[in-house]
Amino acid sequence: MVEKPAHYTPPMASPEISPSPDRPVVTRFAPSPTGNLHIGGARTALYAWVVAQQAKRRVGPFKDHTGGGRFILRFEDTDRARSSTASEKQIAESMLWLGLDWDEGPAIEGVAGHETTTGDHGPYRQSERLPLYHEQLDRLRAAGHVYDDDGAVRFKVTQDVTFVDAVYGTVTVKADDIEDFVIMKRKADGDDLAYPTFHFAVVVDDALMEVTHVIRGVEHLSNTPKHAALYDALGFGRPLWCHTPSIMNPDGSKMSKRDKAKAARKAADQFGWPSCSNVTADDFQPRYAAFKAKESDDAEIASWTLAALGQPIPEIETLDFKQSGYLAKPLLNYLSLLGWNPGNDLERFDLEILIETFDLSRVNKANARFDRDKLLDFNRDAITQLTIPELAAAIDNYDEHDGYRRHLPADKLNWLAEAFHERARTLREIADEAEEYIFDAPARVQDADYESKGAKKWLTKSDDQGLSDLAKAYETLAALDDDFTPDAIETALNTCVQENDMKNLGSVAQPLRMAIRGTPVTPPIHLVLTLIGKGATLRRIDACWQAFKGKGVAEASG
RNA sequence: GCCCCGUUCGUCUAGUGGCCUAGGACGCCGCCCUCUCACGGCGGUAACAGGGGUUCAAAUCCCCUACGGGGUACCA
Repeated sequence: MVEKPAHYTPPMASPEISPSPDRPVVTRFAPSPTGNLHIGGARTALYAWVVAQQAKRRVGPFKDHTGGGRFILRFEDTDRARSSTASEKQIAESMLWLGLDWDEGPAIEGVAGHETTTGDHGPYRQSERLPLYHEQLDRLRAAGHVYDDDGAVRFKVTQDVTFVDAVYGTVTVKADDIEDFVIMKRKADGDDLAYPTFHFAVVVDDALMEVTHVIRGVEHLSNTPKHAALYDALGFGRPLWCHTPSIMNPDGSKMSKRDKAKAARKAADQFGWPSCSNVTADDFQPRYAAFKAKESDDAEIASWTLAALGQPIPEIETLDFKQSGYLAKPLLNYLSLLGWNPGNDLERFDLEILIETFDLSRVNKANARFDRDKLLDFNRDAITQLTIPELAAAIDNYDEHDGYRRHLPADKLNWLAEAFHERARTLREIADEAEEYIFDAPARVQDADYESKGAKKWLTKSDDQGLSDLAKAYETLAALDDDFTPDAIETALNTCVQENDMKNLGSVAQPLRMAIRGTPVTPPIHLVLTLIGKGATLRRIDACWQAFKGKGVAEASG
């Protein structure tokens, strides 16, 4: 180990977050662009983003901090074979959807607001920083810290390493347990400069970008001694490391993109591989073939396959959650709680409160399993918190469901929102139900089928009691002229119940539900009828009678 | 194999030696509300991985075992 140069800054090595108050707190998110944004990566990005916000606003653990804060997005694309710009774009879009914007980052084509480089610590892509790594390599070489090995360059580990992690505390690893690791890969044909390995690039970048808090997944904890040794050898002040636990599947296995491939193959075993003859994307066919041959676990192909088979796509990547109809706010809320908590019973909160209460030193050590039921409840609650116009806008912007949007009449959006406001757990549930029985009136009449248990209870029991009540409802609704609003329908139906001495509103509502949907479960009946419209409502009631009585209601009563 | 890290209700977790006959949330069950479902209200079910220590006192500290995660790549 060399003498530390004069410009060495003492490490901010303390379990407490106490960087010098007048220096900017710099955090970063540094994904490798080899896929979309994994949900675990999203949580790591969230924590890093939050810390920078705290420093900027001087709140939470940073209330006395005057140096400001920065959040950097950097792409670690030293694995050239697997990195892609498409992936960079998707990661950036995922982060922006979540609301995690960055202060410094690379130019990303097609991403609004980030089409040019921002910040003066760039470039922000490792593939564009090659000269920088070589500069630092020269310094290490001059100080005798490295040696050549078969075209690659290895770093010589000479002493035990102790470092401090904000979550895991002090960790010591013996020199014997750290091999002399490669920091510069062998130069590939056609390259002017050799590429650094992750270990070297991450240290040089974080140091040069003046990153103070390295927040990343635990999988890097075992690599950290190498990084600490590199910081020391380069004479850079060590950052505060903060390793966050992994997010696991409910069964305890690691949540990974491969889960989508697994689900797709399982579905294909059951239903057969879907035909892709009408998919026009240039590279689709070969990718699909490779996937079928198990030569790749292409997440996009897996999603396509599942969608084509009408099977649910396991949400693994951030955009999967968007597609499944989750809102960014509850997703972030739930994510923040996977491995951290404010120390009290508070669970439902927004980003503002997160920024005020978050504390890296309260991050947990154990891995957490992802509980979809709980997320669903967070999402349901968040939908409830929206105003009707806000929900209507969210429904209108939810573009993951083509069929439903085709039939969605703009003037009925608010009623649709009201109907599902307190019952939908996701935007997709709204879309699915709307498509199933609300906005496809003609099809519903033709393929009318009725759940047998419900039909017995609400239509045919007691000598067709339900069907005759349904006929009364038909007359009532038919008399409504064009004033087919929820209020008018509710009033008319209540009057109908009273005048005919029925038990309660359920006497007509349940048979109506059977006629409309084929099951006795829908949102409040008056809203559903308004959404469907008078004509379609009457046609479906008639079709219901036709199905059970062999004749229409009008015919019977007329 | 070796090294590092972890282990509280089914799940996420509170708990930093006495406040713990272990608290909250999701799920589940029951009741109430109710035009169905859902919401809401009330109640219930359920956990300190196991074994040794230390201490007047341990979920909390130490050791061992088991189990889980990660690293051990010219992947990140």
